[in-house]
Amino acid sequence: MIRRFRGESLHKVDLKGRVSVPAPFRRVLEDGDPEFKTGSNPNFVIVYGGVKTPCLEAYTMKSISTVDQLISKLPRFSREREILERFINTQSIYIQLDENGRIVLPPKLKAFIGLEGEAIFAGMGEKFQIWEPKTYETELQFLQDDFSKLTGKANPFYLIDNIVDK
Amino acid sequence: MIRRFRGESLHKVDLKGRVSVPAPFRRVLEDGDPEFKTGSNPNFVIVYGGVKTPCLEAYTMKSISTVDQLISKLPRFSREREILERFINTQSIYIQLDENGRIVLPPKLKAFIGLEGEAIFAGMGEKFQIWEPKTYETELQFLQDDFSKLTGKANPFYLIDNIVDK
DNA sequence: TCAAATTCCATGATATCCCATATTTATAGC
DNA sequence: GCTATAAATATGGGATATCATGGAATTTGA
Repeated sequence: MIRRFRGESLHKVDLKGRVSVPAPFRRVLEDGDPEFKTGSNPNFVIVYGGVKTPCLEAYTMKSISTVDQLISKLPRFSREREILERFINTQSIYIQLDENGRIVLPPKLKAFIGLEGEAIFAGMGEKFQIWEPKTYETELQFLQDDFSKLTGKANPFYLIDNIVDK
Repeated sequence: MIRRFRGESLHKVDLKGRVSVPAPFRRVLEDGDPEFKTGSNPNFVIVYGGVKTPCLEAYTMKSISTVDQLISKLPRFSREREILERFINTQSIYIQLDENGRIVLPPKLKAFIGLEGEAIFAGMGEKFQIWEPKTYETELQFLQDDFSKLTGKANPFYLIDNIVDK
């Protein structure tokens, strides 16, 4: 059974742009990097475009290659493919965890999401996101409202009951 | 026949947030974790959002992966998928039973349901819930009242009599 | 040569592991 | 059914490892 990114947590970002990746996420990154072995530090990919509200998206090596394959199946020269390729390929970078489980966010990325002293890490299954805390809170409210409009349900968790109880 | 969570019981929560999971529930968690083998300890998932009255909900690995699969069938990059991914993934965590059949409830989760010294575990078939005892009692009263209003019967168990007696 | 980036080390807080023990439940033999 | 014995359970305490974070030392590279 594949381990996924779950949970959310708040971390300090220091003057050098260093920030701890939540420990449970590190395990998933290790699982998701075919070249990882004990003693080394896993690599992964951060994508910084392609979202309506500014946040960073982190993919394991395995899941980014799944995304790559998906895109390569789209019709050549299609608008959708063009857009996806732009974000996934040009607006992304490789990142490596350091000895202490931290990463360094380049100034460009910090600026892109308006990060200052703190960051929210949000588990999203196959990927995780990094948010400026205030922006994140606003986004949650948006999603909640959108969901009600989309489905007529007040609460996304109705899904769990529906499926599991069967 | 699938083993289900049944029964309710009261357990102490110590200063470290440790609390015993009722022994019968452990068997169900073991059955529900494909990676479990004798000698190891089962993993499962606690979801802490999406309830009207605050309680924690625990799902086996199998149940939660049913939910994950459903979400992963939605179109990648779609709004609905994004919303569901966020709420199901961010408001949940992996938990592993320890050698003694206990779990550790992180301070965040304890605070969420107002836990202090004791917790009620309530079997709910495919999932089980963890409640602050006073809150649980109030909730039961609510349910009882709602049931009477809905059906005119004082006691939900009239249902069982109907079926078993035939 | 100087600023920025990277590596290395330090530390308090927290979480995890390991062992102890009282209590309850199950088992076996009579 | 009753009792002795063994196994499983619920809970506590202390030792140990991990985590999040800060700062200093070293390297890089313009």
